[in-house]
Parts: sequence; C-alpha cells; structure tokens
Amino acid sequence: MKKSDVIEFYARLAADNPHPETELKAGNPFQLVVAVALSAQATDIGVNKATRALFEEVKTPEQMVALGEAGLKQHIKTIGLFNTKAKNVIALSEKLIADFGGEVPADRDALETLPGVGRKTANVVMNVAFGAETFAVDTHIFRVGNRTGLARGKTPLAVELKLDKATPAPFRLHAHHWLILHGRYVCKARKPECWRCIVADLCAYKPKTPAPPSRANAA
DNA sequence: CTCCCGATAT
DNA sequence: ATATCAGGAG
Repeated sequence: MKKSDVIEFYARLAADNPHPETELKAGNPFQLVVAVALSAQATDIGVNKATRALFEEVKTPEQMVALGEAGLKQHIKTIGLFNTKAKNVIALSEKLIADFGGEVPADRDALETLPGVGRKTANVVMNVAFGAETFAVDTHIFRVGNRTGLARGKTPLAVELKLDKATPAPFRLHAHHWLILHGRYVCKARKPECWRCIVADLCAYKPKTPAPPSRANAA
C-alpha cells in the first residue's frame, strides 16, 4: 500500500474511533495477562463471561495459586483449550511470584518467559498495561493486514515487523486496536462487510461484497 | 507440523 | 456440519 494511502487508512479508522480500547476486561496488569492468555482461540465475550466471577476473587498471583488448577478449571471450563490454559495460568502465577516479586514485568522478553505467554500476548500486555507502541498480531490483524495490503506476511511475526515499519508516528500507539476492531466487526473472516467499510477504496481485497445482504425484494 | 478445545455464527 | 475465535508449546 502506498504511504499516502496508509496514512489515509489510519486517519479514517482514527476519526471513526478516537479512543479504541481492549474489550477484554481486567482490573490490573496481572488480570490482563491472565485474560489475554485465556483468549487464545476464544472470543473476548466468552473470556469476559468466565473471568467476571474469577476476577472478583482473584486479583493477584498469590490468590491464583491459592485457587489452584482444579479451582481455576471450574471457572474457565467454558473456554476452549481450558486444560492447558489452566495449567499455564497457575504456572505463570507461580513464576511471577518466584522471579518477578509478584509483579508483571514491563518488558516483552521477560513476559515471553511466562508459561502460556508468547509474543502476541506479550505485545498486548506491553501496549495495554504499559503504553508501549507494540503491534500484537492476532488472527484479526493477520487477516486485515494481508487482505488490505497494509502489511503482508506469511507469519504473524512477519506482519508485525511490516506494521512496525509502515505505521507513522501519530498512529503507532493505537494501531493495533484500530486494526483488531476493524477485523472483528467489519473485515470479518467469513463475510467481510465491505459495503460499509470506510477504507474499502484503499483496500486490495478484490471479491468485495458489493451490497448488503439482499433484503427481500423491495416493494 | 500437530495438538490443545468449548461456544457461537453461518 | 463446519469455520472461527485477541495462540502457544512440543
């Protein structure tokens, strides 16, 4: 995508949503790490539903360890991959206590040493909890980047590095939320709603659905 | 590369 | 019935 189009692309998303935020609910950095770790291959809505009760009683790594793996499973059994997630979250909590004084480190490499935390989760935490200009490439951003031509790559890391190069200063902090929200609600995986997309004219995606789903023939 | 895995939309 | 959902680890 041309540099001028990239600027226009972001400018429109920014005008449409000046203050984009995470839809994952968390009261502190620890809860954020847990919520994002739980969100792999699951919807934000599903994660929030499970963490509502969980986060009322668990606000620290110590409380998570006290709850235990079996107790945690009871809270998150409605989320996919819950067995490995429960194990990871307990282990992650223990490691925060043992190696980081019970605090969430404001460092991507340190975050990535936590069980169940990879580059994408670490990037989310750095951006949301610590205000870092990171580009957390999840399934939505990977799709939007490749589809639109904004940032193409065969792997999430490749797309992340391209976004880092292509994204101008004024948009770097919120780029990841603009892109994820656009992917979630407009540039959907199955049925992208191009007819109401505000950046459709800048997009490389060809099989655009030209019009909204056919309402029954109008009178 | 495979496995992990429930809820929801299509 | 199947694709998809804020991925990560072996």
